[in-house]
Amino acid sequence: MYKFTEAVIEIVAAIPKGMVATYGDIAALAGEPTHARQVGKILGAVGMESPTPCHRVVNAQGRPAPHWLEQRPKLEAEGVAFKANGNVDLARHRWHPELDFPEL
DNA sequence: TGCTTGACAGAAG
DNA sequence: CCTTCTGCCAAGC
Repeated sequence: MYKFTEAVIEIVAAIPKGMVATYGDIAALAGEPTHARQVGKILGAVGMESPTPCHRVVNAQGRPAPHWLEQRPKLEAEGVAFKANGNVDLARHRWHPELDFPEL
């Protein structure tokens, strides 16, 4: 078990309501910029068993996970705006961790 | 030990 | 915009 997993859980849990973060960003914040794929795997495995708001995590294109159709409605319910192509408007909803954690 | 898979990222056609 | 390819790394068989 790598600390990476724990880090991902906490980071995702720290995403403010109405905001979203990308897998790559979370992986980078967890200390492993190249483990974006592991983030998805972790959320899929642990996300279901934890209070982790995994629906606030999208890919770098602002597009929700291809297998989880319920994610989009959840985000919209929190006030997240989607573009015509079905992607999240990252320009307005991308989470900026530095603002909440200047240490990072 | 080695191959396959996966909720990704980025570039290319 | 959509599909395909490569690079990445951990987990499962």
